[in-house]
Amino acid sequence: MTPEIHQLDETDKRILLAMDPDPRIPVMMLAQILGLARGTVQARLEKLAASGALRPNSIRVSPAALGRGVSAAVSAEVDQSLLNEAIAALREIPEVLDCVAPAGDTDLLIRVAAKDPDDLYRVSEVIRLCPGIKRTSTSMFLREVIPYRTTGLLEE
Amino acid sequence: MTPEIHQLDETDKRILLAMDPDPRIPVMMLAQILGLARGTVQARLEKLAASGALRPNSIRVSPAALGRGVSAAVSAEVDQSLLNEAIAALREIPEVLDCVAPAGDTDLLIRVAAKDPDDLYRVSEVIRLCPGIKRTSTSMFLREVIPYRTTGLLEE
DNA sequence: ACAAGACTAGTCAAAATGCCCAACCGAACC
DNA sequence: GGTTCGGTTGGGCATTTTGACTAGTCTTGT
Repeated sequence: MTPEIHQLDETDKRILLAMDPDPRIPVMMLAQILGLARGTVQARLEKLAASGALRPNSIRVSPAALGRGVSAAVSAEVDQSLLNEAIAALREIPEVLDCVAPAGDTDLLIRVAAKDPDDLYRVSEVIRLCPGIKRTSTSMFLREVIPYRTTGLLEE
Repeated sequence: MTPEIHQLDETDKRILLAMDPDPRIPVMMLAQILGLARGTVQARLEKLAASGALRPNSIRVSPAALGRGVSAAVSAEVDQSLLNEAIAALREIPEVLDCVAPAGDTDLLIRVAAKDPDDLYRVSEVIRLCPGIKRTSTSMFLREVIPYRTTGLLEE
């Protein structure tokens, strides 16, 4: 069931926490901060990169820096027979940040980023026009209360 | 109103896209891939790091690699007079990945990661016990249809 | 007790970095 | 027209870092 994901151990987490402010920190500095041998850190980094435990770097880019200061959740009801087509179409929309399938009433929960409320309306229209999408309900985010993070889990 | 966020130009985006697979790629390699002078890329990288346009590196860590293969959305109704206390309490829960305040019926939309459905139940209990939280509704994600990304916006 | 794997501490040549420079370009301004 | 300004270029330079090794130590499971 679990797709064989390389679990990170204590050392991996310490390395990642030390790289949190800047992933481009030299390995030597990491090693001396963490009190490890350079070779050790180097080997860990290579394994980490190969393990698939890290998502692409581009997810670090704040949508706001890309001029998309308005984000929202779009919940969509989907014609089940067209689910794959709907997903494929959503994937082509750059403003779609991510999409999950929750248990419950809504079929797809889509997170989007737009330039402004007007642009958000446009994006929600584009989504509504995707094949298989029967109904959508958009709710804008008034505030990002806690920005996405994993530090808590890394520190545990 | 907009908190003075440094907007990325075309060159910034190209640099970020080239760093997508590995943020530790040497500056020299970046420069020759992009056909820019090394000094230019170096200057851009420094500005990018200082601009706040990039989120911490730790958000790249997949919760699954931390043993949290189950994620969910918890929508919470909050006693408005205790909103700040509720948020402060949520911030202390490591399993809380992020939290937004949507316009509409639910006051807070909380994304959480847990080890398994049982653990998810525990986490939702912890949330329910936060000060000011009146009612919660948890819906587990059956599938991550489109993983979080910003590549589309970077390429535009 | 043994083998396997991870860690250490050290070496080395090759490469990259940080930090200079003078020169160049285009846009904005007087 | 002329000028200043920010960003870029291509170059040099000393220093640091990297990648790829080594051999010895430590821990863990069998």
